[in-house]
Amino acid sequence: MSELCPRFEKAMQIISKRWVGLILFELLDGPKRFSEMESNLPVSGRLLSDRLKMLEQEGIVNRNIYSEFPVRIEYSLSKKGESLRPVIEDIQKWADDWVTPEEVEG
Amino acid sequence: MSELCPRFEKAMQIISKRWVGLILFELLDGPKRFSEMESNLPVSGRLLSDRLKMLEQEGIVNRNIYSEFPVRIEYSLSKKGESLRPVIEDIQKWADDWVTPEEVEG
DNA sequence: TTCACTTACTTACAAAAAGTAACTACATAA
DNA sequence: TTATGTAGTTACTTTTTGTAAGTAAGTGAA
Repeated sequence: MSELCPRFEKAMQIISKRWVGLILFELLDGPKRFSEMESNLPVSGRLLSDRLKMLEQEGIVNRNIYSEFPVRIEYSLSKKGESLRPVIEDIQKWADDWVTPEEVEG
Repeated sequence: MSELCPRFEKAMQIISKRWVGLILFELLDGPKRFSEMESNLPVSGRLLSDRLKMLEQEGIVNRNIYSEFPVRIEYSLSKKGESLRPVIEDIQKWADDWVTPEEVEG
């Protein structure tokens, strides 16, 4: 069993959970609503709901309710979530440099 | 369905696959053998084998065979793999800043 | 010459997570 | 009271993971 770095392991556990990267990518662009993310991302409502709940619990995402009609709920990044920007940007840079369009198709 | 950025999606698909982050973390320290990684990481042989095969196919990891006795096989990062260093280092930085020891326990 | 040893995997099967589609809850508004 | 809009949840199937035992190839010892 590992002791390479418990904090790194914990961080990877959160970040590498399926769809979390894409959700963060979306939210780095600004606050988003549930339905907006659902239609922008190839993720189902079931998992989007799960992930947002998890990210909220981890203190990475904030959930804001606006009592309008119809009700509006916005998800945004906390300071902890916003701090992940360099990670996402580096992945974007790596993708630009190393992921070819062919790979994307196949 | 999404069109946010096909390359980013593909990159996340690779990087966020379970155990890939930890495997890259290990390999950034230098070439490693199968059994070495198996004992350093909390991953089973079955999945380690799967992941290394996948990373080799993606051109991120190189597999070198040394015909000694007993046979020695080393895994190392390609240039493409080495380029992921900033990503892993940023995750490490984020973990140091935001992941508390309590979170690691629980 | 057959049996054990070492590394590097592979197989088989049970458990957990993800995918899909239909359904619910709450607050209007007509 | 029926319909509409957002934000989910439930029930069920498929895929992925976890675990433990087994295989393969190349020595080397008896």
